Amino acid sequence: MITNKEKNLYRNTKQRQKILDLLVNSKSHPTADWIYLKLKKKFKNLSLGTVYRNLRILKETGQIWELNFGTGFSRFDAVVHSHYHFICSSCQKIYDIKIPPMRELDDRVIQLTGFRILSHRLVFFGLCDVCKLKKKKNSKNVKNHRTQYRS
Amino acid sequence: MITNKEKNLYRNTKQRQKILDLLVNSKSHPTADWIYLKLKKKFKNLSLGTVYRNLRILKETGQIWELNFGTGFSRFDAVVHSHYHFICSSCQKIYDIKIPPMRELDDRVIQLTGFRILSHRLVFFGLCDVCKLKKKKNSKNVKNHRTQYRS
DNA sequence: TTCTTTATTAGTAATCATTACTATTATTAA
DNA sequence: TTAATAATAGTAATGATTACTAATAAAGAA
Repeated sequence: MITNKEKNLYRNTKQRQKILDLLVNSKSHPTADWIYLKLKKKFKNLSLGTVYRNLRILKETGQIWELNFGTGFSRFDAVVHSHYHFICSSCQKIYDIKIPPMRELDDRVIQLTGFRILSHRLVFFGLCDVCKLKKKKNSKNVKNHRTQYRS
Repeated sequence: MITNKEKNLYRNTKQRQKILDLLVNSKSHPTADWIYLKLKKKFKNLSLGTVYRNLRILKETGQIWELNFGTGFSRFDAVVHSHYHFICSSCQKIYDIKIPPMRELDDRVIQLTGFRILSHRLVFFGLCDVCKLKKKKNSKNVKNHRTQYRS
């Protein structure tokens, strides 16, 4: 069966364009509901389902990546070349880590297991500069809880 | 406020013991609902909420780890020393990768960013031995879909 | 431009993993 | 044995995401 992707029959909707725009011009690895809230200002009738559907299509066409760090919700990234991430355990902000992809890690596991290794995912955890300073000042620990409309 | 954990006031229920037993004697990184189904045979009135609550407690007391690979559900592991994982992209099976923790990766990111790096998570993707062979035999690609009661 | 086709949308309902709530039960220490 | 209260079973709620559907709007053809 020939898919839409293969037939290149995707249509260029204003909504899809703006969602991609937002991701290209963002470094904060937005969530679906953050994008929804942001674009709701321009598209008064925007539906959250539309955001999710377009994120899926953009992902399927290789224009964005879906990032999931086991938090219960996905983040999206228009940087689609292999790179690593850092998550601040205090403020939960996500940073791109600009060290070149380490293929030698794959090689090591290939030697060890004999499996065919295609890729790996590497995420660092710790405290970013801002939160490192806050900790020093002995500030109170603010507990995170699940909330809609995260950036 | 003094927590139960600090007061050491957890009670030793049959359910909690069995859940830990199951995890200690398993290499398949079970999900909550797999554990639930398995133990339902012994505890006819077992509740899924009980499984989740005990998994949380076992995690909080450091007896197990919660693993989340961004699949929408968690897996649990009684191996609580730092190690890496491999996920077969075809059969979704998870393997422990027995290479020693690479603290030098943390050091590299510390030098690059100045952040305080506390840990990292490294997951490899590819094809396990079984699925590698299947691919060679040009077998049909079976699409995965969300189902309850996964192992 | 107008017409036709159909991908896409908004709106809403459903799904699924997980958490919250509550009356009852069972563990633990006195 | 008893009193205190963690833990349980059962059920309802939550939150992210997906599915469904009638109406709308791209995009190519006429």
